[in-house]
Amino acid sequence: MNDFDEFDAFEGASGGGSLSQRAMAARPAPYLDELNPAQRAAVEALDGPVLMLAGAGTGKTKALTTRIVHLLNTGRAGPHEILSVTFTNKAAREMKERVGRLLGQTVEGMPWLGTFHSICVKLLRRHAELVTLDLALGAGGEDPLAAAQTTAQAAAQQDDVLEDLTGQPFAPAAIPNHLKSNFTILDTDDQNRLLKQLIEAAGMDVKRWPARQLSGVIDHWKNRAWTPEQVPTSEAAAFNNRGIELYKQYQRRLIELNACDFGDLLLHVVSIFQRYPDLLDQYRRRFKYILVDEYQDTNVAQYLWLRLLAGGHKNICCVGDDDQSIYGWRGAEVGNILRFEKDFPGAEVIRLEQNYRSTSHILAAASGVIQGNSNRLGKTLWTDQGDGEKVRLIGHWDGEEEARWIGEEIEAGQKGARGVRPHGLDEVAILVRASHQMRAFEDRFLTIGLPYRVIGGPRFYERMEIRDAMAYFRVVTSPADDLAFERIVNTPKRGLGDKAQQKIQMAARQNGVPLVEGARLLLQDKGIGGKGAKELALLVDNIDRWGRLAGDEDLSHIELAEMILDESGYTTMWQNDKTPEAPGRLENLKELVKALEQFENLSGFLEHVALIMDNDSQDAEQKVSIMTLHAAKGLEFPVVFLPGWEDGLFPSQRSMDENGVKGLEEERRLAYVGITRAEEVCTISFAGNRRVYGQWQAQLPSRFIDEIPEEHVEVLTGSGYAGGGYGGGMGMGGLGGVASSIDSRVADANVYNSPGWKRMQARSHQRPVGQPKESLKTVIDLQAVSAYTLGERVFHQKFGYGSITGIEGDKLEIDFEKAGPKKVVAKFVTAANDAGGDVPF
DNA sequence: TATCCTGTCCTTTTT
DNA sequence: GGACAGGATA
Repeated sequence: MNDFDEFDAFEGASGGGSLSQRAMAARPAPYLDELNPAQRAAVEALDGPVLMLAGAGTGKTKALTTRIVHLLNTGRAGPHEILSVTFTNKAAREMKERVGRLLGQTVEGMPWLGTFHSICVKLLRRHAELVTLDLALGAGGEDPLAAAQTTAQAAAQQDDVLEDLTGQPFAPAAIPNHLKSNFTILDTDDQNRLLKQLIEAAGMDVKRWPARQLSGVIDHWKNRAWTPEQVPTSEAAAFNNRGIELYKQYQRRLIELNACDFGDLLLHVVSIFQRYPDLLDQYRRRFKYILVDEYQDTNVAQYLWLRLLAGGHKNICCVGDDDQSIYGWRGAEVGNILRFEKDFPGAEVIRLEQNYRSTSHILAAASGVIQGNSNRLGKTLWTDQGDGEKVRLIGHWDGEEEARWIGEEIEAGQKGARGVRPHGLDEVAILVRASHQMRAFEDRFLTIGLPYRVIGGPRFYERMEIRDAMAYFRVVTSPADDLAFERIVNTPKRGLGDKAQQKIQMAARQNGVPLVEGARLLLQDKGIGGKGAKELALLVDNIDRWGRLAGDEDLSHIELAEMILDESGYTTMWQNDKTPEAPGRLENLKELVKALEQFENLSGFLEHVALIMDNDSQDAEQKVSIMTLHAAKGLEFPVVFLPGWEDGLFPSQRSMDENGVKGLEEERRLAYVGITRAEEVCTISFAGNRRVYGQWQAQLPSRFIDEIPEEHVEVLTGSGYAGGGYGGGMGMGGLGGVASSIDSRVADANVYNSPGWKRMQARSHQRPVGQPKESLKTVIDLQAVSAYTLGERVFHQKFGYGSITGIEGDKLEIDFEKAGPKKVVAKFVTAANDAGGDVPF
């Protein structure tokens, strides 16, 4: 079954023979002339391990794609002999396009250019039968990473990893319990429902021990390439001491269901390669050259996967940037890239340092920040793009004010302001740390009618109605898909509640059949009556009928899909729904059916959807982009706003609490990613007050702000905005307040250079409660802090008058007459009698 | 079985 | 503050 001839035939079917090695060999290579020396070195170092350290905006994709072309062109490998892995479908698509463009033809013939997951699916479909229960549970395992690392030390060994693993004879057919090649891929939703069932079955309180938490634990283990047997004892306490046991049960259920979750796709392939060295060897010979994009994002399982495949020839080229490793929280190991030279002795390390994206002020600002991290491989980015604008920094009163200001800046920027060329809305991005920050911008932009688009967020295929519809399709194409059946059995409502569903479950379990069959038996035995019985009978009949129609030549899968959605009553359900979302959901269903057009049948579509959660809605209108910093990686914009640079928000408190210095460093890399997205104008801002979980909280500027070298920063006072436009009350107190506190530190350069966060704290305690200087600026400056006494009546720009009920460092607890009790930073409060000229709003 | 209320949680997210 | 899930209620 693993016959290689068949495998080749399989390849040939998808491949354009036009790219054959012979045809390409010894052609001139004009594309090399378009590279800078470092890029060219990276492209020409074809054999042996290569680490391409590509800083932000240094033309990494160009180097990578040219390398592929060069491999083909020199006849080193055919298109089907290059394994080229990315993390996202988008990156894979872009690479395909660019390789195609360089070659001047399509690259149909590169079957192994794709995401880790899609390539693993391809492999697993071919070798599903090797995934036995035994393999899935990982019996006899030691920690595969430990094994790999020990062998890494004896690095000269040829087939290192394999020598530590006991191969077992190929006898999959003898074991009935294994995956079949038509296995389904579960998404997080399915996963959680399944886990919940298991948790309940284990007699645990689902409320105290939520499925989401368990799935997090299991994912974490899978990311580390631990099968249940390999989970180290140090993890035994996980999930109320039941984690490992539940993991085992979960894997068992998945095999029973003929299903994999995302983690399994990698884990199973790694297990297969480890257990069947002969098979691995075939693939090692097959994939003559391996290229990996975003290597800093690989987790342990991916790392092992790569090590196994590259173990023979070691022709592996990893591209990445340790400074842009921002996915540690989902299992990525920066260590993988830091360790590359140890893993692959003799590796050539090539640094791409010429940045083609940003002006030098922006680049210098980013470099200044990232230098705060230890444990870097180190790169020095440079550019000949000219100095450009300094990074602009501005403080605001609160989050809404920040959003308002940014809105105005964008509008002004369209016309061109401050000597900067006019920018269209498409050229502007707002990058936030956490998605809840987006709200202030959406609110504001809706009021002023500024078009925006939110990138990221709930994906099309994750929407409830889409998942329901797809569950119907799944039940039709594979009736044994119990999770899909459970999802739709009572959607729309068919009078089949918990009790009825339990009966179905019982019937199915007793007879060892899938739920649909269980339902059929239940009906035959008259184990269920009334309305429910009638409805269930109808549903089961429908599923049968749709299933038959799926094989009907005369009915297109699109018509079938429409039929399923209509006859099941699903469309009607939403038509009758009066909630405001209903029309949108119907719209989405239509879009879903439209998406079917690109596929030959329903199962082809389902396969695609399982792996491709793309949400690239392209529309023509010019819009400002709003997204998280994570979502922005790999993108670039002429104008970038980076709001919310406040300690606790960014860097995120949680990140620091849970992961200490490691967490902080990842946050810093995020800051680096953020700044380096900007081509021409980069504006960082922070607010003095922010509502967190409904509570007003005083915020201090992010420590990262102080890490930007002063000479690359221009501090905006916002004076043009504070005075004009709105209420006198807002004037100095609001915007001016924070801005002027920055002002003061700019006036005093030494102060700016010191770690501002500490300084602010120190200051608030040290400075004597001095005599207020003449301007309001002083009143709102930091030193006023301990001037207050309990019970004192004070005035606050936003909340009005109140009395102090508590003092805690530089924060005051104040019971406001109108706004109620709040915690406020002292600098934003004045003694009530001092507030003289201020106009309460 | 449907609906309302109450308690809990609360970065980042691809596949 | 608000989304969401689960339990209590009609």
